[in-house]
Amino acid sequence: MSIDRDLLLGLSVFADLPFSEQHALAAAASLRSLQANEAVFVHGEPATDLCLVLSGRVKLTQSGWARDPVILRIVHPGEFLELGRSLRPSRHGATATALCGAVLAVWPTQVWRSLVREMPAIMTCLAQLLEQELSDAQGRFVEIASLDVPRRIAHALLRLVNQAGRKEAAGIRIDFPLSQQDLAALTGTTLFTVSRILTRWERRGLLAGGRRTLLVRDIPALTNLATAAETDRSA
Amino acid sequence: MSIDRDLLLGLSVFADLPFSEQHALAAAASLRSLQANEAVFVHGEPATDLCLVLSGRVKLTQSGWARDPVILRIVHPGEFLELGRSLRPSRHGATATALCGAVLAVWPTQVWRSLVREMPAIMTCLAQLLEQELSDAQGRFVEIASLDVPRRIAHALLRLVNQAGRKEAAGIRIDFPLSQQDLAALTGTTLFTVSRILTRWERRGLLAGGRRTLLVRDIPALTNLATAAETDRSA
DNA sequence: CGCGGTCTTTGAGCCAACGCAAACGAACCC
DNA sequence: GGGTTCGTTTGCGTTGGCTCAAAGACCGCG
Repeated sequence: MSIDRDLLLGLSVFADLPFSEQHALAAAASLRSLQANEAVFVHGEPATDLCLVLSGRVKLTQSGWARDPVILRIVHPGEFLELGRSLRPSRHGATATALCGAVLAVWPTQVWRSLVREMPAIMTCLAQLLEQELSDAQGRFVEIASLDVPRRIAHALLRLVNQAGRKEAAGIRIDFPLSQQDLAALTGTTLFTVSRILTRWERRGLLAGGRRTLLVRDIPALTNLATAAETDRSA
Repeated sequence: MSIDRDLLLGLSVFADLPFSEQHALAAAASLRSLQANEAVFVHGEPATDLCLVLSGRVKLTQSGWARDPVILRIVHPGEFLELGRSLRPSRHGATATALCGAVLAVWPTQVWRSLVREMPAIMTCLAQLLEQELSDAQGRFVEIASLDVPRRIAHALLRLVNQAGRKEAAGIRIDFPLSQQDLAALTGTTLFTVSRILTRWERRGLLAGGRRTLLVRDIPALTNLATAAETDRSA
């Protein structure tokens, strides 16, 4: 139980809170380990727990009305899963699946709500997190609504580099396994289109990809592709 | 000043709050009237005020990196404009423009923040509003990522009917002026495509449209179009 | 080491949606 | 009442991205 306390206390999420409250939160949490592809919860089931990712990555997907599932967002260490659903009793709005081995901090929503009630400062903190999620979602909405596929992918890659980039000799590695299928679901495209675009960029030396693996080698060029007014149609 | 108090007190946004707090909020608000096409604020400028729509409609747009602006959402009476940006000093993430004559309740963010600090119950209320906005945004993201244009438009229309539908003899009227350009910006499409689809549906008697005007005549059929597995390709 | 499953690549064909251009029509203003 | 503006319609040509099919690479496992 002291493990998660240590982990929790390092997180920027709670940085604004007084120590006593940080400890109270940490004390109330339990841990849950996930293996790759394990589901945390499924769309539609009651939200009985609030989860915070401590390590690993979790994807939030929604199957919508048709077609293959869409990835709403990838949740990185230090971020909550469906924080909003913890405020009042409700059902999950998406399915959460671990992309790789992961560890979560878990609070029963009942407990969580009473903690928040006792320590109102937390609520301010949470509202700001929600606001961040919201503007993030809006940003991605604008992207998908106004950019063509290559630019959407470029943006997605850059975001991943910021959130999960690990420096290496040859470039910056995306630090968790991500299939092209996933990348497609993240950008509202098909697996095939993603593959074509990635191999094109690979040939140009922008990046190197393997099985569920990505290494970005030329960030400026990628940024340029993401921002450029005209779509680059060269081979 | 008693005008906005009356207006504010009827809003469901504040229904959970004690009367005294409702009155305190109402007392601190001032009013602002807008004419059609008037801008409330512009993307990037500092968020000095928090606005609540009392009557009329306001669109939130973001011009993004390219192409014509995207409509993030249409704000109806009883809803806030960029509520999240009022929590801490920040800049607006979108441009707000009145679609028709409108009246807003306005709080300087300074004042608003001190009100919230004094009455922590409000914060819970706000967090829930943010959560609603968030799941709404996610829903629209899934839509645009996984549905073809006709279905996206059908969904948008149904949402508008729910939020701004006024019953009439011939059907349900969308109760504010909305151009096909706007509808395109709302669904991530072009003006032309929207026009073609609407005229097709018009011929089938699903709806009737005029200059910035929409009358939905057959909701079940529209719902069907929105949900159906196969795209309907008939004339 | 060989097998099966998963992930990726590539080709060929097609169609929904886009871009542009131009005409049309309704509302508004002098 | 006539002109101007703004919104809508329609045609036509183009194409980006999807679909389907099939082969290829890589991994883990027994």
